[in-house]
Amino acid sequence: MIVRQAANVLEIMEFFAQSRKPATLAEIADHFGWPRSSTFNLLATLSEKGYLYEPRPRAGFYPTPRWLAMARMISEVEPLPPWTHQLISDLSAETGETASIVAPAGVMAVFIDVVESAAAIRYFATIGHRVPIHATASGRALLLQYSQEERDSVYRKIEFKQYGPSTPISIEAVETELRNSIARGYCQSFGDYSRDLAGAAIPLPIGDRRLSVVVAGPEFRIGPKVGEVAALIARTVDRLRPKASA
Amino acid sequence: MIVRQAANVLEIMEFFAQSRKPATLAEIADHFGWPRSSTFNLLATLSEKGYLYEPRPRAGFYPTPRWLAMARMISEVEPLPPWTHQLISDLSAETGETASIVAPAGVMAVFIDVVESAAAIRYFATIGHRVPIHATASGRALLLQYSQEERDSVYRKIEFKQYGPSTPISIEAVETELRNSIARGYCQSFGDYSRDLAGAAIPLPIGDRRLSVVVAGPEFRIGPKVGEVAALIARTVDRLRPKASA
DNA sequence: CAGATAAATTCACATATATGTACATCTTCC
DNA sequence: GGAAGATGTACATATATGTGAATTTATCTG
Repeated sequence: MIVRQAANVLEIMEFFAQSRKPATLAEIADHFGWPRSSTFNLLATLSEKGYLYEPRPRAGFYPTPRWLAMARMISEVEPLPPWTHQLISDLSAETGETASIVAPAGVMAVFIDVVESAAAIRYFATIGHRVPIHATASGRALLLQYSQEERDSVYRKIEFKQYGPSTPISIEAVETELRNSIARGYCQSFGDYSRDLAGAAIPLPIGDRRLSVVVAGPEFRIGPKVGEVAALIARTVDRLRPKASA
Repeated sequence: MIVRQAANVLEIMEFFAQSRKPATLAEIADHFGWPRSSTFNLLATLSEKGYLYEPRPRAGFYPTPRWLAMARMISEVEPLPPWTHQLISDLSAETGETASIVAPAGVMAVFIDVVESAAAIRYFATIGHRVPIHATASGRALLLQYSQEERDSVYRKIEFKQYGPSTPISIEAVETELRNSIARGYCQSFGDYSRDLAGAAIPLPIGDRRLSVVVAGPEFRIGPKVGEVAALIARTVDRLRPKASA
């Protein structure tokens, strides 16, 4: 069950992150199609907790820097080592595609760092974006780091859906693809989850964290050169990863 | 009316900001005394939206960097000019007390930047902290920047409460104190709102934003030297504020 | 400076929602 | 290796909560 008002808080914050200017109660209510009275309650709650204020009289609400302060506290624990951002930054520059660092979240994989392609037609992904762990290159690069038992436990929770023609729709199909990936030396996906999207990924264990790097873009651009891209990812990791670490 | 689940989202985030490590459903439920099933729904919602993930198997949930990315977007609009942080940083260093930048939020004043005193006994305030606009030095330094009509409009919404012996409990009392502040050249408060707390503040208009700076600490330390402190604030503002700006 | 219009706020009630209970799954310790 | 305990998940139901309508407050317009 989705908790509506919890989701609404996130929606409001995303709204401000996009619009980047103060908004009045009426504007927010209209934007979301929420009743004014409900919007009033929500804004009052956020204000009362010190997360929203009125920068200038009658110009509406805007988030206080408290969000930033809180997010900093949270993220300064185990931040990703700086070379991982360099990694996806270099990969994106060299391939012209979107490159990301991905982490597990149950049956999903979450993007925890992203450098977007500059191309007009590109894979649009943001930090926090989630994809099924079994039906994506990045996700399978995570699964490769699991033990058989851990994978089985994940499989039991997966609802196998036919997202596209090549989506693996059984445990056996996923396991087979994993074996192929090992043989091949990297994970790949051609529209397994998102139409027209192709990607190459490899596991990226950091300390005891299981992450992966992925480069993804439109099938017609990536398709012919998945192998090259995968090799580039591997080389770039080799170059940037400090020799001491695992 | 307070929106419970909206507040809960904030509570969870604050919880993580404090504990700074992943937490399981059970831990979170126990910490807040929430039923497991409700906690489950909340965590599921936050996860689904890409704000929570499971860094490692069975080790529980932790916020994704999405919070940080969003907070950055939001806060990079009209950030406070760097000299304002320098300002409170210098003030805190020189006085040994807590110094803050404060903005209006209806009948309240919000702390939007804070440098805490290093002293063991100190004014403990964080970004996002809110205080009544009429019963604090910092708040009154904001009111001084309002027109008479704007002040009247604020007064109508204030619930006058006797927070301490010196709290102004009528419009007239507030207006008198404002007149005294003008004559004196700065705003002050001696336990008007928080027991044993004293502070000195002056208005700090930046562009069309109405802000104020305040230095606050225990009455016994600040009391004897409010004048000095206020003068120091004024001098420091003069020194740091770029000459061009208002 | 009215009178009109739009925005913000309040409140009582129907309903969407949080939770108690039951079940499944995983972990631990003997 | 197996049983007890802890943790995570599903669902029906009573109740806390969101909302439509009414009221108050602010803002525009001629």
